[in-house]
Amino acid sequence: MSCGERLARELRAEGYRVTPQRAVILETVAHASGHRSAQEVFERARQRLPGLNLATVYRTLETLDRAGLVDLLSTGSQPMRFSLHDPSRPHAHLVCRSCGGVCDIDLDLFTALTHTVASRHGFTLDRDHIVLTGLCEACRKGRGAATEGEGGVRG
Amino acid sequence: MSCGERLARELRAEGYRVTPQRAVILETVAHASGHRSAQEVFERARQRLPGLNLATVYRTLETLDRAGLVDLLSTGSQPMRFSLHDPSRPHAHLVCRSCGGVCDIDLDLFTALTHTVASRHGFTLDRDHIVLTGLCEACRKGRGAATEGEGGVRG
DNA sequence: ATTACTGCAAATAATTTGCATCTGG
DNA sequence: CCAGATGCAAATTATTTGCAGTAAT
Repeated sequence: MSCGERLARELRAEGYRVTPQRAVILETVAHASGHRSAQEVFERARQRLPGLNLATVYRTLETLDRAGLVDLLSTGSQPMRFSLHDPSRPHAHLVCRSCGGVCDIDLDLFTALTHTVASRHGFTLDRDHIVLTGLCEACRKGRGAATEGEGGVRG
Repeated sequence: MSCGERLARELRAEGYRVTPQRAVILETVAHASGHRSAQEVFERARQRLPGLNLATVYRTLETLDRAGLVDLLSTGSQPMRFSLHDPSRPHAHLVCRSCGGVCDIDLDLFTALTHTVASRHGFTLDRDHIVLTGLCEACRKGRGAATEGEGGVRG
C-alpha cells in the first residue's frame, strides 16, 4: 500500500478530507526518516507547495496523529518532533540532551516497568511516546555530533 | 540542618549570594511539598515578599538547581516543575496526562534499563529527571482528580 | 567598593486561534 | 452546495534577556 493510498484510506475513515497539504506533509514526514520538528517539516514541504503555512503544518500534523499516520514526540526542552507512524515497529525514544538526536529503542525493555507501576502505583503508563534523556555515545566522547538530520543518534 | 542553613552553605560554596528572595523561594518550594510550577512558586512566595518578580523566580530556581538545592522537572507538554532536592531519596516521576499530578517512583526500577541502553546503544541515561507519562488511578477511573496540590497523584 | 542580584519591560520561541475565504466530496 | 480546511495575522504561554538601580559580602 502506497503512502498516498494509506493517507486517503485512514483520513476518510476518520471523516477527514484528503487535501494536497495533507498529502505533501505526510510524504515529507515519511521521506525525512527520523523525527522532525514542525519547522523542518514546514520548510521541506513548502518547497513542493509554495503557499503552505506553518499553522497548517501544525494543524495537519495533529490531524495525521489523530488519524494514526504520524506520531508526536514531546521531548521536554526541545520543540515537538513528528515521525511516520509504523505499527510494525513500536518503540521508545532516547533523546540526547547535547545534540538533540533521537534513538529508537525496543519497547520490550519497558514491560516489567509497566507492570510494576501499574500494580504498585495504579498508574497506566503510556507505552507510546516514551522519552528518556541522556547523552549519546558521540556526545559523551566529546565530539558533539550533529543534530539528527545527517549524523545524529541512530539505534 | 535547617533549610536556611543549608541554603547559605550550599549557595556560598558555589559563589552565589544569599538574598531574601532566594531564602523565601527555597522555603516556598520546600514547604509546598510536591512539584510546583514557577507560577505557583511565584504566587506563594510573593505573599511573603510582595515586590517579588516572576523573572527572579525563574532565575532563582535555576540557581538553586545548579546549587543542588532544587530539582527541575520538564514534563514535555506542561510547564516546568520544581521541587526540593532530597539526596536521600532519588526517584523517577510519573506524570498523569489528565490531571497533571506527579508521582515519585523508585529509581531502582530503571537499573536494568540503564545498563541495557548503555551496552546496546552506547547511551548514558540521565537517571535524575526521568519522566514517564500515563494515566493515574483516579483519572483512569473517571473521576478526573485535581491538580497535584490538593488531591493529586501520590506514591 | 565591588559585582552579583533584582525588578521591570521587552524579546523569544513554539504553538494556537479567530476569521474570512476556498475547496473536496 | 457546504462543512471542513487553509492562509494570514494576531494571541497565548512559558521562559529569557537587557539594562539600570540595589544590596550582599
